[in-house]
Amino acid sequence: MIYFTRGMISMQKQYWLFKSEPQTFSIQDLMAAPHQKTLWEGVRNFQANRMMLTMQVGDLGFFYHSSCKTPGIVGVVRVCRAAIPDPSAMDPSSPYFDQRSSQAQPRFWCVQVELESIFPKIIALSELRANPHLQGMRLLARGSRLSITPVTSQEWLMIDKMA
DNA sequence: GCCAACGTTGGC
DNA sequence: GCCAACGTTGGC
Repeated sequence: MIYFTRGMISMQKQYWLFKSEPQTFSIQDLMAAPHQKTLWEGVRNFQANRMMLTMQVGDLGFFYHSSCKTPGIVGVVRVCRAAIPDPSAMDPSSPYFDQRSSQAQPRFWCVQVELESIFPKIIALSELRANPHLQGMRLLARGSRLSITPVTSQEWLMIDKMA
């Protein structure tokens, strides 16, 4: 799928998966947030964090609930603001505070996302694992712990059909 | 630049 | 709560 930004540059839309522990921030919390938007703060793994730098406004992501009774995908978010320095890294009162971050030299970034949809029922991790078309999915890779992973367009369409 | 120790993630 | 897997730190 091709789309246009700023009237000039055409780019491929990218797809992502955002993990969150529902006890910390659930998709219901996002629904209740002002304008149903949130900064995706607190990602402190460099590999995962760097992915936010490559995100573009309009990119779509699955919202994944982790570390809970039934881990799985619960809905879709849309990137509505490109990466900015993660304010929580510069906030001493935040649990995500990072001593080595500064405005001049940010180490961590965050995009803003808005709620796109909540699935009528969760697509459980076990269902994803059981789907032969998703065997190569980054989320399912052995030992995968990244809180943000890329999703291919084929995987996106397949999972969207499962919803 | 290696690598052991340590901390964290996250499914089960 | 266990534990495998992985990332980060810091001594050398």
